[in-house]
Amino acid sequence: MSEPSYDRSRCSVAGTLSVIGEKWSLLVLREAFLGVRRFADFQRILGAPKAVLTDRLTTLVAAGIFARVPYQADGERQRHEYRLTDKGRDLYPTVVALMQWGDRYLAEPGAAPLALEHRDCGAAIRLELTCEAGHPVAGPRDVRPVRRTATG
Amino acid sequence: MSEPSYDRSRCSVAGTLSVIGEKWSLLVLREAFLGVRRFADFQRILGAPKAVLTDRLTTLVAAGIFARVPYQADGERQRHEYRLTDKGRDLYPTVVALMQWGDRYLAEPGAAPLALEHRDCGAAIRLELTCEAGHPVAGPRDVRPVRRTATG
DNA sequence: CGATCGAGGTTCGTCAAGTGAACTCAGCAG
DNA sequence: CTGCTGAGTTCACTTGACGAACCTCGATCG
Repeated sequence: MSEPSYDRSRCSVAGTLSVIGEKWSLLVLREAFLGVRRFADFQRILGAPKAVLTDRLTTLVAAGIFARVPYQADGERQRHEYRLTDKGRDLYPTVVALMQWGDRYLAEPGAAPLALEHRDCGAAIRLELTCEAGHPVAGPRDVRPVRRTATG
Repeated sequence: MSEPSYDRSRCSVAGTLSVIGEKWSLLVLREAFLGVRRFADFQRILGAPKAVLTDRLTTLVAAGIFARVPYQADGERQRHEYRLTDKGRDLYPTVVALMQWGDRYLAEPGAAPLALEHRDCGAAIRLELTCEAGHPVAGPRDVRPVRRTATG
């Protein structure tokens, strides 16, 4: 439960980073998108220290990205699992963006262990930048940032 | 010049985070996408400690995301500026993803100070998840991750 | 009933990283 | 040469990450 000082310059990037910008947060999300829900599984797969994991999960629950849902497995005691909320699920493009860049630029032998396929048609998933008129947007050069003065 | 231990589980998300996952890195990139190139400007706008900024820029240059280009302004001494490479420019979707999420979920009064418009047509920029067959992909539910065993 | 086990944490000492202030260094103006 | 400024380094301090050990609660065993 920490509040890092990303918040200088009130921008949405900084805001988002103050929620998920800490170490492990995005890796926790990555695993969550792969279906992981239980503390022990996050811990085992990521190898993150329990204390950090506890803190990250608590933060993410507080931020409404995960919901802490009780569940009960066959004759076991009640536990709780961490399930993505819609808000959390909307971070999927962020994780995909990171993955895509890594696949392109960090693909060393033995890397690129994960491909994403469209469940319906099997084609590869891609993240694309477009404008609402449907034109393709190649990169920052095609974009004009418009600073809106907060008149509120 | 640090090598944080993101690298557990050789995945592209972890790899990318080991390059740009540290504090300030993505904010530096955000400013770079807005046209900032000089050390002093990054420092003034972000308010990051100089030491950290030096380290982040050095790391990003070493990673091939920025190029350190000498330049000379009118009667001033030669300095160098940090220019995005293609590799760096390809991180644009990542920053847009963070921004888009923040705009949607953290839009408190006084926030959302930055809109992105397509330079040609003025329409808003959006990041979309699709498959290569052109179908829209709503979220992780529509995606099947395929773990490819690294066969050497 | 009491002892044991294991998931899900918490606590703690240590060590790395982030932070801001002060200092350094390299040209250029005068 | 002296002062000024952008760029960066050094330093003392604080915060956060780390890993190991410990705690807690419910199910099971004896």
